[in-house]
Amino acid sequence: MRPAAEQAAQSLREEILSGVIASGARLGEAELASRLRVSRTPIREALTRLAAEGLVELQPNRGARVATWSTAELRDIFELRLRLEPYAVRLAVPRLGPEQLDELHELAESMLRTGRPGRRQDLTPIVEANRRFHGLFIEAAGTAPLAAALRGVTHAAVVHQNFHDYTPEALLRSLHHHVEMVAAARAGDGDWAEAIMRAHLYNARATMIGVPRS
Amino acid sequence: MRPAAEQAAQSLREEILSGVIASGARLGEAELASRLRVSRTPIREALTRLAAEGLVELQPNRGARVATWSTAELRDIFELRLRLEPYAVRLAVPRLGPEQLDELHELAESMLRTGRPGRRQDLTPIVEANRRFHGLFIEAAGTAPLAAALRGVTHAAVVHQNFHDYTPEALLRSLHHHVEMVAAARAGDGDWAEAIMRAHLYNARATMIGVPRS
DNA sequence: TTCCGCTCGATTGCATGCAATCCTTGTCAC
DNA sequence: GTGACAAGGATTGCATGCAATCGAGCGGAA
Repeated sequence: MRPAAEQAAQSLREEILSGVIASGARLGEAELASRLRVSRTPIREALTRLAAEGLVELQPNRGARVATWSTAELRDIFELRLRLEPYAVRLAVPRLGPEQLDELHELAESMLRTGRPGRRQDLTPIVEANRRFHGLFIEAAGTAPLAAALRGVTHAAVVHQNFHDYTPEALLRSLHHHVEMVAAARAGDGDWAEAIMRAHLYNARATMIGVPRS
Repeated sequence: MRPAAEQAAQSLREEILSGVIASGARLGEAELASRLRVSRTPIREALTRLAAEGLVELQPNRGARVATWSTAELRDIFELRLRLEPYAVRLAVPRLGPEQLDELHELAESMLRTGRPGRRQDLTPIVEANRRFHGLFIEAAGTAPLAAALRGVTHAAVVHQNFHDYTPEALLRSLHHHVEMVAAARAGDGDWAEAIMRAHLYNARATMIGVPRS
């Protein structure tokens, strides 16, 4: 839809999610237009789309910035994610085909290899694989409304911090959760997969914002 | 944000949700522009915003239409709503102030008065009050991500059918649920409110799409 | 009669011009 | 020295022009 705008939105999304454009950075229309080789019109449309996804914030007459999230907002986001993503995994498990299971297995193993202590230099491959891993489950769940609801919410976690604040132990736990989730999926055990996803999210939340004591 | 575009989006939203523009109707840019007295640019922006909310569907080079939902999609939407809206109500109950409780009470009573059998001519006031009733709870829940996730999903139910397919019994049940929800909120009993909201949604789902037998 | 292809009107998509708004910075008064 | 204020530059918001695409309607061939 609206090819140039869609492509611009996709480019920006990638750059934001991969950290090329920092959180909170200003997004000037003219600069983006010249950089992406289109006019300001599709840029503006891309920005409104990304704003609707929650990836950028739009202020009237003051331009767009990459979204930022307070600790309170992150807490709300995790609360929502905890309600939706384990459910999505449970729906996904019986619908996963052999090739998807293989891809999930490969992703989990590669994250584990890359994330081993001692080689902690560049985490972007893990971030990317993790995004794909979670995205595969959400996509396989097969319900568009659920996917739409999860989109904004998973973006936040990706942008906010890309595993950089994980302690080595928390990171390892997280990577082993992926492996276990693949085992559960292979076994066709939706309850197991749902449970491990829930633990996975609690682990992530604890390392990102600590344990809410409310 | 982007005043003209925002205003255009709001106008269109109202017209779609109130049924002035029918589900599936075509939304030509030129026609909307002349009708709302702005140029096509803010119209286009409003359409992309509404598309992101799920209220309209955009096809490349083929314009926009008011969204429609298949039975399967409605089923998915209710599944999601069942996971989010009872939770929202539980969050909202301890945060409701006296004036909000009064407004909820007034809304519930007015719906009950209007919906009494024998005067079933025009249901739009009920639709409007119902929208406000649910919106108040969602707003009072106080978490933006949850509100955003629920927005698209509640829109669907409003647009799809505005109580017109309710049997008299189902409609009465629904209206009494509202009254009971106010009672639960007044009592400060989040569990009660959550439970009645869940029943409320099951009742709505049954009248809209029947009971899924999967 | 039916199906394929073509032309033309209508509509969308993108670029650009202009007006309005905001932010910066320099100046002046206190 | 500090604050308020005003002018200028820069940026966004909206309108409009033009090219590209779509689809309806017509004509011709099998």
